[in-house]
Amino acid sequence: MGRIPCCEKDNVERGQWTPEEDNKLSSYIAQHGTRNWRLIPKNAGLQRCGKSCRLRWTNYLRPDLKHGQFSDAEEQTIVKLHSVVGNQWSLIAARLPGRTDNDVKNHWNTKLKKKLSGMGIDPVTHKPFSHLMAEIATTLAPPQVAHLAEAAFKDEMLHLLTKKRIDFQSQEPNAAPGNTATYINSKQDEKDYTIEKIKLGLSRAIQEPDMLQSTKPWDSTGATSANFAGASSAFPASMSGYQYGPSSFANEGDRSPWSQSMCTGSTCGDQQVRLHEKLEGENGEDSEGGKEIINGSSMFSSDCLMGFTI
DNA sequence: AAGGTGGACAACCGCATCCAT
DNA sequence: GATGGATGCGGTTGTCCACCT
Repeated sequence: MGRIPCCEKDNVERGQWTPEEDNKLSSYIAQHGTRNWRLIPKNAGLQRCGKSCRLRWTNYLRPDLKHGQFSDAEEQTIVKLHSVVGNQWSLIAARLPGRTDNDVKNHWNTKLKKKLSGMGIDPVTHKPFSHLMAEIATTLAPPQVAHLAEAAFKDEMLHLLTKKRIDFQSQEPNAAPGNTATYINSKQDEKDYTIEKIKLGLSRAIQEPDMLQSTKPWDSTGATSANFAGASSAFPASMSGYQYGPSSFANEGDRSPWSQSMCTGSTCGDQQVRLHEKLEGENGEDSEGGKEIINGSSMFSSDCLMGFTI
């Protein structure tokens, strides 16, 4: 026996909200509040599902919402919290006044994920790709590693390399401007060559454990990009120069707060504390109440949140 | 100028959880 | 404790728009 639908789908409008609908909803809520979303559209004279009204209000119409660009500070907060709690957008949004979980989620998916990838940081684990590859290499035979490496990195790296217009040929001693055609005959060849370069860099990173000597190569001492650069010697210098933060695009170096303690990854291993308890303790409110954060990426230590007030 | 492509954001969907009865 | 409606949440899809070819 399925649940009854939250509204009669035949009778409701869908898609973009019109200014008139926004007005109706806003003025109704201003007068009556947001109790019982199922009744709100009916009483407000809207041909909308109650759920749709709730979403429109919470994500767009609420007067306390901020609209517009995310600041650097907000982005840092998102990245830091994401490294601790993962995709728990409502938890992250709760730390960003005026931002909704939908805002945060969209911003992460469209901007921040790519930004981190572009800096050689895996947006899921918040560890450098080179470190992840080394971890994988310890469990797989070399042929498997090569295939995995290609599958995992091809799209992302190609995207990155294409965007940055990196000229591999200029780094080849024999690749004078005139003779690049000797081994790159077409765009497809160039793509394949790029993939080969990426695979070479990964396999070197895997085969040379020295590159990952540091016990915490991804720690906050600036080793993040440096290790990625070192561990991927075959990567173009322009790529290995990425910093972990907006500075990577603005050449601000380590002065940017983005470069400090943003790549938390394995530093979160010890002294694990449940974040929601902490958040709940301070806020005295938590929309999800007893929802537990139990997986590895959801745990954090004080180390992870260095310089960040929870 | 027209069509294609990708980014940004709004909105929807289905499941999980809460909570009153 | 069981039940069912209300609400919250995260993932996904749709749409608009700017830019590129």
